[in-house]
Amino acid sequence: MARGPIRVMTVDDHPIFRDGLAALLAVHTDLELVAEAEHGGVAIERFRELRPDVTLMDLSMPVMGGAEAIGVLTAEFPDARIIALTTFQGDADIHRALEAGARGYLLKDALRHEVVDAIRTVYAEGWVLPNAVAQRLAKYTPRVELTERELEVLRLMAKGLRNKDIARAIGRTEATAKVHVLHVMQKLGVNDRTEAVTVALSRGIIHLD
Amino acid sequence: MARGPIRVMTVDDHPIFRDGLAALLAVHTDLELVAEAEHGGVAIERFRELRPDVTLMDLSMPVMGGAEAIGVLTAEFPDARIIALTTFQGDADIHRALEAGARGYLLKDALRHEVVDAIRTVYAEGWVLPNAVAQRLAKYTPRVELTERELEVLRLMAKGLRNKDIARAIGRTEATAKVHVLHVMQKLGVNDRTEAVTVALSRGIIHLD
DNA sequence: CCGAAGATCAACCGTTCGGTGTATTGCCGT
DNA sequence: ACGGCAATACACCGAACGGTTGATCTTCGG
Repeated sequence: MARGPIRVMTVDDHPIFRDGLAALLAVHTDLELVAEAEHGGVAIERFRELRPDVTLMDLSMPVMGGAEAIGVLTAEFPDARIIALTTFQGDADIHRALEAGARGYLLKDALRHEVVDAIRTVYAEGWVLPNAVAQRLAKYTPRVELTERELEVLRLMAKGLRNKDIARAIGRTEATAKVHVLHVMQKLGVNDRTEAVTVALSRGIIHLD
Repeated sequence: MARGPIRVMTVDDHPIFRDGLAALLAVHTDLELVAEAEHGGVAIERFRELRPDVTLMDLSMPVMGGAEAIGVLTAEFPDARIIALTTFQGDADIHRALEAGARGYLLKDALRHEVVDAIRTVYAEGWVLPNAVAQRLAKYTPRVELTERELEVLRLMAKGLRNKDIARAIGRTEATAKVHVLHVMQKLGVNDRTEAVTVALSRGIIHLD
């Protein structure tokens, strides 16, 4: 096959981490860094201009999150090959990114060859998933599906609001708030609001600020 | 002054981030990367061997955390110039690192010149603190001091244990557990256990897992 | 059109929580 | 020797919580 190098874009809000990726790509002749972006918004612009073969997309970014950007890009370019990249706080991030259309998932503490292999594989075969992630994915497969309302209530729970205050915050009666709180706890499989919040945090369902 | 370049060591569990720092140091003739370490334990060994002028130390690492390593190093080498480096989840990390003897603090999303400037400044003047960090530091200066017992109870609270279960876990009566819980909430300035946990998490006083 | 699912509200129950007292023991620093 | 602080413990109270049952209303997809 007489084609050029794989054209790669990196998206991460940490300049130094982008430099690390750039250095990694530089030592491989079959990989070429064609664009960098510091958040999702810029990434979408760059993608439209340059159509990179593979995109490494951080999930935890300000301005526009990675999962959201992946959703926008795959909607506009269904064959976009995007690898989600994160520090691995949670699992909801994995699900969100993959559901949004990511073709693979890498942890930020991945070894250099793991990143290179992932880029090559996702370019050649269209997808890639490392063991650790696949295990997590299987482990938490009973994906928790919270409704928008329940998510809203969960975030208020995390701020320490009592049922009465949650009710006031969402403009409903305390009875309604209690039902939502109860549903959240049942769906997360816990017995009290505090554990509901910590479980939601550890699975990336909600975030602190 | 006719002396050689500033000898720098980087400590971070993310290989790619270390590469980014390496690339950054490479383009500055007055800076030289003399060692890398993937966690605190290795960092201590390398420091003893090579005595770097400045050390960039990540705080969130497995095996041996950054704050602990800083404590060990500054105890053994009181003039060690160590800059703490973190993604900035919390504020307790800042305090811990500085109390352990760190001479400065950098966020991981820092710009390249900020890192370079920090290295030069801490080498020349012995310390450095960026604005954002100084502000946080001032903001949360009323440092919360929890006792060991209270920390233990706080971690159990985060796991969603009820007072009764906390009492059983620490082998004391429920009355005692209640007192500890109450003290934790009072010291954190909150009105319920859930908020106590989220505040503690956001300030880095406790961590998930 | 009809069923499923989400959202809303109410009443009720036993348990837990937040908060305030008071009190004893032991340790540490002055 | 004394004061201060942490840890322990008990009693008491009103408020909040976890859980259940039952009900109405809307929305959305087949």
